[in-house]
Amino acid sequence: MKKISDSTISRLSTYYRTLSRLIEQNVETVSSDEIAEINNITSAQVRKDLSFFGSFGKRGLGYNTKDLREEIAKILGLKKQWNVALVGVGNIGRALIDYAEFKKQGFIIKALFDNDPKKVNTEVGGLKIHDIENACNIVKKEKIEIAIIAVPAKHAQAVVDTLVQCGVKAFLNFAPVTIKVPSDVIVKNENMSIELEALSYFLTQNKKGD
Amino acid sequence: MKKISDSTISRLSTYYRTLSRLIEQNVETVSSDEIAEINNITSAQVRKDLSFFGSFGKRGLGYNTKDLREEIAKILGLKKQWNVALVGVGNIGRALIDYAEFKKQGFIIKALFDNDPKKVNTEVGGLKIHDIENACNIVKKEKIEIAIIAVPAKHAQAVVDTLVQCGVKAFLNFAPVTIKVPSDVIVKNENMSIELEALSYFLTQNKKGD
DNA sequence: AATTGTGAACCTCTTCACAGCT
DNA sequence: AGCTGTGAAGAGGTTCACAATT
Repeated sequence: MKKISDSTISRLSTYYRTLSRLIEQNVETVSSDEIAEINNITSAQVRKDLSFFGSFGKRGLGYNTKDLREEIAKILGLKKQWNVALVGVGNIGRALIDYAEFKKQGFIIKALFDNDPKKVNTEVGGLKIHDIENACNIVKKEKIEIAIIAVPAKHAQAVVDTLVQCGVKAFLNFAPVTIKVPSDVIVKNENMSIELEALSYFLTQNKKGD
Repeated sequence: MKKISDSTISRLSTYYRTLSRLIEQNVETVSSDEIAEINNITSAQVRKDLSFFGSFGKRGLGYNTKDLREEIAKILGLKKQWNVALVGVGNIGRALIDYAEFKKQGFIIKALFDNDPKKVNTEVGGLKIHDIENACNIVKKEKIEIAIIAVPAKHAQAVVDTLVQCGVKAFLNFAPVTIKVPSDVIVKNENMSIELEALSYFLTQNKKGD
């Protein structure tokens, strides 16, 4: 299959959410122009993104909101439940355990890991915290497919290495470091400092521009 | 000044962190090749990114880690303290209050806002939670320059509108919606569901490929 | 000998513009 | 008449490759 760009995939996610909202509002039909307007992009972009996967609209009419949402769910693989492990039960980790948005989209946190002996064997949100030592057993038992890495930067690579050994192929990394993985494994980064620093750059430039 | 791409700016952030780590390890000199290797990119990319802002290296030798880190700090505007407001003291918000990485980079949370009457006037992390109604007073008093939006999607646009009125020009948005702002205001999004859905897409494709 | 800084080539993503369908 | 789907053009970002420098 032709390689689809990351930007297209993340825009599909935003279309998905846009459609969910429209469906809630009982909107039955939507044009690429309207989807574009809601998300500050061009309608050509919306149509092109969708065209990589098929033709879901009706010329002259637009898209049926429910049908299109369903198609995007299929494309993104949201028709199944994903079993997720969370590694690092600190501030960020704890917040993610209760993050409703994840659950809504079918990402279910099934296992918690930490290396702090004080935390291991305690419970958070109804889930027991395991030692990362036992990772492979739990990964197998809970059929974990995705791991969220919320440990300090210096431990992130080791944690990922361990889980790659256990067969985990997808990681959402909150640690502010670049993680190396084999080519059949994917890492997506969520680095809040980078975005804040982009704001800092923007504000600094604007000041200079005056 | 010529427009620099977002990707270049976020790579500068990662170089900055790479250099910090090297300095901690008492490394004094580094080549574009080494920086590239650490971050899984090409050395030409590193040199090109830096070249937009000046020539900071010595041919044949590489870059002085401390000097280059200093230059990048200047470029990104990290030589000053940024006063930040956090709106929405829920799970995510609370985790961010204690997020050490922010403080380390000079982003100081100076004000908290929420609209829940039960939370208003209580304290978290030594900071009083204010009603968003009083935003402009507090923004002025605390010289707020950046706001982190950690409220539910349906309230995000209204909260941003309010703060734009108060003169805030930079937002880090955790709500899974596209926010509209005037052209002199910047919004950066931190949307964890989008990244998880990209993992879902990747895993789904791979399965099909078998 | 090693490594930077950079124009040119290349590649990828976005937008245009219009034929084709409803 | 209105809106999609898409090939072609355009814009933007990345990599190459090498002259310049230490």
